[in-house]
Amino acid sequence: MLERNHLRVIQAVDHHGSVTAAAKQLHLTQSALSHTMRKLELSAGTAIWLREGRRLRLTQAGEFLLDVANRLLPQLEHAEAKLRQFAEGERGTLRIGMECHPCYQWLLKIVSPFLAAWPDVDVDVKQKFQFGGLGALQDFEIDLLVTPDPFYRPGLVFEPVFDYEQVLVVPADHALATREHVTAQDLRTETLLTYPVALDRLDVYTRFLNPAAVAPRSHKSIETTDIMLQMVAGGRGVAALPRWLAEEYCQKLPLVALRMGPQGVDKQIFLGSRESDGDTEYLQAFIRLARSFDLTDANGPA
Amino acid sequence: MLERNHLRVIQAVDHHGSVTAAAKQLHLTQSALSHTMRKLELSAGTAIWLREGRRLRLTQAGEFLLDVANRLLPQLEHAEAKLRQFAEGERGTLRIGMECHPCYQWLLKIVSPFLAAWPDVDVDVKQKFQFGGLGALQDFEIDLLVTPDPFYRPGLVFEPVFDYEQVLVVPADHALATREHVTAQDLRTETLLTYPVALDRLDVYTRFLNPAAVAPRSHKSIETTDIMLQMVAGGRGVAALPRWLAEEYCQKLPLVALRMGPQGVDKQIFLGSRESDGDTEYLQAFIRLARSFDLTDANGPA
DNA sequence: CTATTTCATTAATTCTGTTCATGGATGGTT
DNA sequence: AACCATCCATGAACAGAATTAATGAAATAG
Repeated sequence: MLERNHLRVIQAVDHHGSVTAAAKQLHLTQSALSHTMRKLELSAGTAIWLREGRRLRLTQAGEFLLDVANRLLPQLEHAEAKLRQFAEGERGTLRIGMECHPCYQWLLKIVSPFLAAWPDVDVDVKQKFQFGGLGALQDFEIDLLVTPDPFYRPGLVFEPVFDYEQVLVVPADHALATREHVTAQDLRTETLLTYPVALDRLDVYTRFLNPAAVAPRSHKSIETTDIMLQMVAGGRGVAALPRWLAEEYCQKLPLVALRMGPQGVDKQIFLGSRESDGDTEYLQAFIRLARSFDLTDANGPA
Repeated sequence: MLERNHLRVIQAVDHHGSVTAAAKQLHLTQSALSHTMRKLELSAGTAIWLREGRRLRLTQAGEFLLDVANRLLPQLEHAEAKLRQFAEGERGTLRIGMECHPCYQWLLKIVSPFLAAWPDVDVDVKQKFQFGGLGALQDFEIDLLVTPDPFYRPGLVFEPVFDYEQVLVVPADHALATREHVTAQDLRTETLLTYPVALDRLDVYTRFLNPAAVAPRSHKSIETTDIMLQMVAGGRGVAALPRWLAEEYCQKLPLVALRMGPQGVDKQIFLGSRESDGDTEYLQAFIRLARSFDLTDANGPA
C-alpha cells in the first residue's frame, strides 16, 4: 500500500541524491531509510532506484512515483494547513439564520467587516428553516440565530446585541407627519405595508395595534425594504421599521419617522448560538463584533 | 500527520454511516476503527465527527477532509495500479537507439504493431547519444540499440534480428543496370550518395570500396532516403541500401538494385539490450516481435 | 420493557518502524 | 598502491504504534 511516507522518501532521496543526506532531512537514520526503501520496492514488486556504485538513479517506475509525490504531497500539506485553521477556529462557514426581517440590513453592515477580519471564514445567511430558528440551531442547520425572541433551551445561549425603537414611517406630506407620536387609532384609516410574515410576528400588531384592538384599513405585504418605502413615499401606505433603518431612508426619500404610542415600541435583537460553540473563535468574534456595533455605526454611511 | 489511512477511514465511515459497518469494509475491528478515529481527532486538534446518539455526522472540518479524501484517494489508487503495471513490465517507455540509418524504415514497421500490442508502453527513438550506442545503453540513456555492430560488453546482450544484403541502387537506364553484379572499380566514375555519417560506418566503404582501394568520383550526403533515391532516379548518383528497402523503391521509381561484388555484401542487424532488462516483459516482447518480422513482412504493403 | 445494536474504553497482544552495530563497496587522496 | 572517508545494505534488538479482545454504557426498534 502506497503511503504518504513512501512518497516523502522518494522525493527526499531524489532531492538530496543520497540516502544518507535524505535520512538527515527526514530525521531518520540512514539505516532506517534504507530499510524503508527496500520494503517499498519489495511491496511494489519492482525496483525504484538503480544503485550504480554510490550513485542512486530512479527507474522508470521511480520517476513515475516521483511525479506522483510532487503532485500529491503539496496537496496533503495544504489540506493539513487548512485543517489546522479549522482546529483553531479560523476557518469555516458561519451559517446565520434570520428571524427578524428588517435586521437583514443591519446584518449586512456587520458581515462586511467580519469577512475582512476573517478571510478564511465564509458566511451564509438563511431565512428559511425546517423547524424554526431554535430547532435549526440545535440541528446544526445554522450556527447563529438573529431573533427578537430569546427563548431558553438547554445547550443554547442568547445574547442581546442591540436595542432599537420600532417607528412608523409616513410620507413627509402626510397628515400625521407633524405629530409627536401616533396612536393605534390613527392607523384605522391607513394602509399598512409589512414584510410577508405571519401577523403574530409583526410588532406593529403584537405591540401596538392588537393591544388597542385596532385594525388598519388595509394591509399589504412587500418583500423588500426599498420597494416598501418607495410605496410609502408615493402615498400608498405606511410602514413600521426600526428607527435606525427608517432614518437612513428619511435622508433619501420624503419620509418621516414617528413614535408609535406615547412611550414608543422598544425592541431588542438577540444572537443565539450553541453552547458547544463557545470556543469557536470566529463565531465568538462575530458576536463581539455585533455587540460593539452601536447605532451610531449603523446609521453611518454604508 | 494526515495519512492515507485517515482519509480512508473518513470516507468509509461517511459512506456506511456507522463505525461498525465501516470497520467491516476496512477489515478492522470496530474497536480498532474507534481508536483510529479518536487519535485522528486528537492529532487534528478538532472534532471531525459529531456523535448524536448512535448517529455520526461530519463537522465542517470533517466535510472538508471528506472532500480531500474523495479527491486524493482515487489518485493514489490510480498510481498504485500504474505502479503494478510497471512491476509487471506492462508499462514504461521503450527508448530505442539507432546506429543504422536505413533501419529506421524497418523499425517503423515493427513499432506500429508493438504499440498496438502494448497500449501502455510508449516508444521513443533516439538517433543521437552522448557516448555512442553502447555507452547510451549502459548509461540507461536508451533501453534498446539497433546496430549492425554487436560488441561484447559485460551486462549487455545482443541478438541478431535479421539478415539482409546491402545492394547498390542505380537508375534503370544506367550503363550498369543490366550487370549481374557491380565491382568496386565500376564506382570510380560514379557519384555516391550516402547518409551523413562517418565513412568508417558506411558499409559501401568498409566492405566494398576500401578493400579494393577505390574511391568514387564524388560523394554527397543526403539526410532522407526518399530524396536520396529521387536523386538516383534523376541520374545524379548511385546509393547503397538494404535490398528490402531498395526493392520497395524499385516498384515506385525507375531504379535497379545490383549486387556489390560477386558474393554481395551481407549484413546483419542486432538488437542490443541490458542483461538486467531480461525480465522486462515489453522489452523482450519487442525483441521477439522484431525477430519474427521476416523479410516477407518487411516487403509487404506498409 | 427488553433485546439488540452501536460506540467507547481498558488492557493485552501483535506488528511495524526504527536504531545499533557491522561489513562490503566505492571513490578520492597521498 | 595503499589508505581513508563515505556510502549503502543487512541482521538483531528494541520501542512504539496499531490492532484485538473483552466489557460496559447508551440508544433504538419491536
